[in-house]
Amino acid sequence: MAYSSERRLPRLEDVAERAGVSHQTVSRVINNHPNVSKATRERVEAAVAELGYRRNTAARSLVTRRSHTIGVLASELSQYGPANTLLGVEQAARDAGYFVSIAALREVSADSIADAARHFMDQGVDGIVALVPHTGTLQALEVLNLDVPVVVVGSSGEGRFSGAMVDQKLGARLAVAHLIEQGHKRIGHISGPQDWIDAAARAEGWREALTEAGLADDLFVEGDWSAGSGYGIGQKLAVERSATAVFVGNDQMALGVLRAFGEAGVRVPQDVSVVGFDDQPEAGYFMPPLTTVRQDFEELGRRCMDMMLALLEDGAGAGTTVVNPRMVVRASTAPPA
Amino acid sequence: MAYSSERRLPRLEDVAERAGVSHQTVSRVINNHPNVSKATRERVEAAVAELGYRRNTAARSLVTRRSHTIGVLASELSQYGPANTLLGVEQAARDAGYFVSIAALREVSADSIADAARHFMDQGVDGIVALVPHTGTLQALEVLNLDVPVVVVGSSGEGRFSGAMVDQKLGARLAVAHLIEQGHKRIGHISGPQDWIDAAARAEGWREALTEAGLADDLFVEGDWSAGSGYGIGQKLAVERSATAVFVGNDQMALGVLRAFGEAGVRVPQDVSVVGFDDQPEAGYFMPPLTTVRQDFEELGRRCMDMMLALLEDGAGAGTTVVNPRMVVRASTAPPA
DNA sequence: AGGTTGTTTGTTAGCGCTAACAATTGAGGT
DNA sequence: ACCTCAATTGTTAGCGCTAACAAACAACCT
Repeated sequence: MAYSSERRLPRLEDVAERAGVSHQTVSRVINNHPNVSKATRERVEAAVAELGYRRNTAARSLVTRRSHTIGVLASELSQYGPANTLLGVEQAARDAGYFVSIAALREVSADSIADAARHFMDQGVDGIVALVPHTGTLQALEVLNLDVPVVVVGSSGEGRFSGAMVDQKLGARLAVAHLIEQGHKRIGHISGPQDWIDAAARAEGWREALTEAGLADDLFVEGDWSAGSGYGIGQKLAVERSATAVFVGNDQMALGVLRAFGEAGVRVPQDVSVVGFDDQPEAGYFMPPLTTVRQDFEELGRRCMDMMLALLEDGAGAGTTVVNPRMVVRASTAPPA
Repeated sequence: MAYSSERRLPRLEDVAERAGVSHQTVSRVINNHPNVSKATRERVEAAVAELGYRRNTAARSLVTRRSHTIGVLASELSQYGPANTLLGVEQAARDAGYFVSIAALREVSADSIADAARHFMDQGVDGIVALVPHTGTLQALEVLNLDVPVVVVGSSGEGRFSGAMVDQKLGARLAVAHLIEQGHKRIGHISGPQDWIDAAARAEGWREALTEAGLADDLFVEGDWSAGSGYGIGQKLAVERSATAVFVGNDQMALGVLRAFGEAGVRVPQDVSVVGFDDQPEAGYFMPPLTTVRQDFEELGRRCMDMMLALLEDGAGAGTTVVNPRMVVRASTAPPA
């Protein structure tokens, strides 16, 4: 076979011989131990460079019981949010010298979560980042009694695990506040599936903001995040015309709503204002350009990894980190007629 | 610290003792070696289950020199296509008992590719799947002289490496054929950046199809894949009105074009037909719903992993696998006025 | 019975590394 | 000169596993 390495890779021993020291000294240099004289360190480093030595991770893991690998357990990786969160995790991990392994859930259930977690334990990961934005994820993980640290994205960190989240409730309140400021009184909400943590939090934020302003919170419909569901719901709303503004749970559903309104002759924003959530890159090119709530997913991912590193290396306890969303006002909102 | 496992995990030796056999016999059972009697096998399996034994990957890797890990080197992971390809790779990998490690490129360059590849070599991956759809990726990888198999997505597999690709040229020809069938004579193309393999292939397919039909291929503009660039180019096209149909390099740019046309009062499809590429989930909810070319990214990912497994386990040589795209006709195309 | 298979099990060594301890060196104080 | 202490280097063992070989055992033939 073409790839079975004919030439053996150099080991510590080889480097040691070349540098005229013991293999342990080489190990010290590699691992930046303090008590190595400058002269030796340089000699060893030269030998490392000459031989092109790279340390063997398997051997190291075997003895240290650390794989320097983080498992990211994710569903919906093809979506903008999770994909970017993963990117943030990967960036922070690689910068810190960690490897990132992934397991994608084909369907979200306690079983599939358990499968993926077992997969990671077999691999010997040092920690797990759960990027599964469903209620129930926490419980599904807790019963497994994993003995590695876990950071749950979207969790507010009540349980045994650490959490990292974007403040969804705040995001929803910002959206509603923006609409109220413009003078809207009848503000509806098209939410994501309520078994998603974020969907529930956004709905709650919407409800709270309305209640506090003394407005009714009866215009509520649940969608499934897809543009298709937004379209279907939008068609109904176009007929009813009960709200002057709609806060939609994500940009994709908002796209569907926009199309339904467009087809029905409901003008946005003259007749109805629409606010989305996420600010995916296309949102500025919808018709009309979408006012929405931006979440910094990459930052979220980086924070996850920071928490993980704290758990792993500083022995910190579980905690939570919160990223704030912000409004991006475009052309899909305006004062009511 | 909370997670340093107090209780030692069971090893082969522990299972062996419990089952009353040697550790090697347990190893044989674990690895499905043929010559183990049914009685022993059952006894061992019982012991494994009772102790909750899981094999130590590091130890195994150390001696076999196989990590059972595949590295996916990717850029643009937040895009629909690459993200779904990754999903396909992950699925096929996990089913085959492999782990998937990722390295995302923050910026595409020979250096960053080399960095990521080194990262994977440090980890000891068994193979690398390169999901970096730029021309130049192949060369950047080739000079590294990696001694693991590499599968390059988007490559037609000329070099030392295996390739897996969607037939982009075919996709472009399908799109153009569809427009020609409808009677269009002036068919423009908004392409992706020409240093992307796929963008170049789609442009070439467009050109070939036009030439074969005896039509002019002079209406060509290069975008950057983003909705914004599509918007900018769309604005110009709306003024010029040189083409009756535009084949756009991806759905996102098509979204921008649609908006530019909408704002300029150019009706789609009555005045100009628009075809996209990718068929991302939102394409059916654009205004109007977009006719586009569908690529099965997950299938592509699965095929990558299949090739990798063939290279790894059957000692097969480098090869190529091609996935065919297909037309999805919606409302953005119609015969010219 | 004795030899010749093949099947099943056990024994040994070592993959490449780090932790723990032991040994050596040099500086500084008496 | 001697002792003490710290800094630097070396030696040894073992992480948990599989490959290679060796041993034991049964079955089947002359």
